[in-house]
Amino acid sequence: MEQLIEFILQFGSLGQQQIDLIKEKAIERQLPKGDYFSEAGRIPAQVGFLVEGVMRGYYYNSKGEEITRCFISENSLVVDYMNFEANTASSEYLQASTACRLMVFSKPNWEELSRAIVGWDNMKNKMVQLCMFQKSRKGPVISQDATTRYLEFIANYPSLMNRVPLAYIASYLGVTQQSLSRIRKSIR
Amino acid sequence: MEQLIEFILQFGSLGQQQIDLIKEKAIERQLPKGDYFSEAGRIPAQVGFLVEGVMRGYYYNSKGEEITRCFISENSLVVDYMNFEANTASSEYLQASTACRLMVFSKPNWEELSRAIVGWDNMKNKMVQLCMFQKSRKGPVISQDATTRYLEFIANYPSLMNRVPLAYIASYLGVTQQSLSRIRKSIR
DNA sequence: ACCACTATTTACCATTTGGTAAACGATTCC
DNA sequence: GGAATCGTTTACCAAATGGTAAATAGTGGT
Repeated sequence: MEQLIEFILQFGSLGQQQIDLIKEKAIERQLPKGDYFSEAGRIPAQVGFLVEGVMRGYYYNSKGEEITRCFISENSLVVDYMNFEANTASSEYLQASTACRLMVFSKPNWEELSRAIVGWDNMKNKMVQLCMFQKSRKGPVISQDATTRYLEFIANYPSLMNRVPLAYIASYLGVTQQSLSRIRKSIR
Repeated sequence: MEQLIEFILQFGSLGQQQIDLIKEKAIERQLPKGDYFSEAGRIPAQVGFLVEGVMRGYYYNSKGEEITRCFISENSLVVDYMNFEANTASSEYLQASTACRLMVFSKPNWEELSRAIVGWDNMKNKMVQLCMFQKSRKGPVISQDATTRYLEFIANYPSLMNRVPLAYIASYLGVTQQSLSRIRKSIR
């Protein structure tokens, strides 16, 4: 919980009363490995903050292959925000890649914060925009070759390399797992 | 100007007084082909709205190659928003790919709107988030092959195919221009 | 320890893409 | 008109990546 507050305070300052309100509205949720935080075809109902563990977003392409769209590591928001806001069905799964611990806000609680805390909307938007921005900044660059993409992945997500299956990383980087295995070999 | 107002009203409703204020704060700016709206190494000073023309964002990678990061077509915001907000230097160039007509807000004017119009921040954030989201949703998908990426590019940006040089599209899609030329040949 | 299951590596060959170079085409400038 | 410049296409070969298949390594359950 303190981790969540510390995260939020990066985006603005709050009084003790406001902090207490946030603590009231957030609840802790454990997600065993493999479980879903939200699913394709459903309307996202919660905003999460990842305290511990690794999550990933993925979808199925037209060939039925599972494609990892993003990894989420500690101290980051977990939500398909556009669809959460618009009350529309998500097109991706958000799944716990390892056992996870999150702080979650239900939609009513999340909206209550906007009404109750002056300046919350501002902070909230900064958070969301930063998370969107980081996702694109840390993501693989299409103009680089596969080896460079893998090296940058390691640099951007040093903690993930040995925590998630190679196949997830491969589809994230846009290569087959055979190619990624070859690349791993070639750089050691 | 009316085009700008119409765009803004998608994100909330405004009274006539507020609309008039926005009209006061925005000025029209012509950008000849090849000119820059903002440059790498400089702090972005304006928010633009593209009325007519095509712009693109690009940067130089470590090999000195020019890489197109995004295309911007009519009725969209033109700004490196994260750096505009944070007053930090941009890492990319925003250049007019064809002759362009924009409505622009200086930073003081943009901030004035937040103070003067209740609900403006909300609308502003929706705009920015939508533009960020669109950019990623319309962008090339790394797990697809080059031909599919080109076909989806045409579907997402039908008006651009014959308005921008092949080399720009190639670096945007992460292929060499020779490859893209081959792909063009193979699909006709 | 053994089995079943999953993840990763390796091998082989086909296909795609890149690098270098040159030819061709279109446009601009004098 | 002609030179210069830029954009596009083509060709050739090398390198990277994919597809299929199988072998190996690791993991968890009994």
